[in-house]
Amino acid sequence: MLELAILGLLHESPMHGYELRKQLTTKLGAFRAAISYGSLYPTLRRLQTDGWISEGAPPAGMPASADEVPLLTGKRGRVVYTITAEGKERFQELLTAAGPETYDSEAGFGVHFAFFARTDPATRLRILEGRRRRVEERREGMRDVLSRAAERLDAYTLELQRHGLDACEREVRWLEELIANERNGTTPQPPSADPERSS
Amino acid sequence: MLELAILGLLHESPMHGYELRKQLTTKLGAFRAAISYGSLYPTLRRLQTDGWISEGAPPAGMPASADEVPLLTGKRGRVVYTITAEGKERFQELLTAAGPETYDSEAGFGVHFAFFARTDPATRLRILEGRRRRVEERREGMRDVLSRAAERLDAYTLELQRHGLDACEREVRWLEELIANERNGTTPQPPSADPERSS
DNA sequence: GGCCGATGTATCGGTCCGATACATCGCAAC
DNA sequence: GTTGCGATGTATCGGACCGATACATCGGCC
Repeated sequence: MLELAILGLLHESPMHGYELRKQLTTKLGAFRAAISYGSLYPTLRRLQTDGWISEGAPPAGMPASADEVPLLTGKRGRVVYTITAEGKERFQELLTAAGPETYDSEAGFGVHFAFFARTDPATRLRILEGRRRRVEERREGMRDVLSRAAERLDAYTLELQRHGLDACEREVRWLEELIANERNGTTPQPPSADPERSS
Repeated sequence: MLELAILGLLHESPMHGYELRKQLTTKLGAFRAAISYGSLYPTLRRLQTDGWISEGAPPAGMPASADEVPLLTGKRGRVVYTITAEGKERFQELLTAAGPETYDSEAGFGVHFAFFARTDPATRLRILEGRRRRVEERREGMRDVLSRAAERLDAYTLELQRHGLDACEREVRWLEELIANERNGTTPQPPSADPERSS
């Protein structure tokens, strides 16, 4: 999950950890709160040993000190991570292999959705429908509670269920709209200059 | 978090693990998905060693009614957990000591809210206002993204931000209503049992 | 008799979080 | 000038929680 998010961001441009976290927070802020360094740095290391990312600047002419640890000033400096060719493949693989874990968690869905512009239409539809199914299940659960056991709950619990039910209904409607758009081919149009077409 | 939830449920009545999970899932289903046994059972064991809960039927000299889960016939049977007196104190303590972690996570807030009927009014207000502040912060973050960086984002990311913003605005309005009710003393009336004196 | 789904307890590996520590840099107050 | 302070930046540790899995019992239902 974090792996997908990191690869996706580094796919756009190389970055160091701090910046990565900021982008992660704003880009995924709608569905998850913030990424902790306690997950970020270990994951970065793992991605590095797996060969998906590498330390240092991209092929754009590296400076002289490209030796052991080419930290920009010789002191403990910022470490820039760049995605590798294998990493890009891995990213596409993760994007397409969207299993149930994609629908189950808010965060999982949010991350995948955030990269929908780089996901193929069939996978987009699959994810949206899977997500809708999950949310509908949650919605039904809450409806049952409200209709069958309402008298056994205190007012606050009831209110919590009502609020949750409302949120679920809204999300289902939102998903329904997105699904309709996908089927129409009315994919939300990127602003203007996005040469990314189906290759 | 799980600790509070478990103590709260066992405060209502003794239960075994499976039932506990079901109740947890429906009662807190609005804000978190489902509790895993991989967290539930270890936590139960911890609560037991801490002395907050105990294994077996409640201490009230209940005669061994035939109904009383005597399935422990040498085989592996169901284990009923009962909250202890210390556990009840601990529960109240956790209820009142609602720090920032209470507002930060959906789950944390959901659990505290679910037990609002047993929380004193001052703490209720504090939690609701803390939560509102958090959600407002998230909302402002998303507004900034939408107003300042909209042109640099693809249509899907934009849509995600819009949806998130909408959800935040709704939650803030919901919280505002609840806060107003609290201040009015218009606390949602519990069914019939023992309502607080309406001042 | 055999199968199956609901009930029930339990563990393991792994992901992610929250707190914490520490170092650098620019900038403003004094 | 130097002192302090907030933003930037890297890093680790313990712990909470999850998902998968295993295994056992029970009540039907064919």
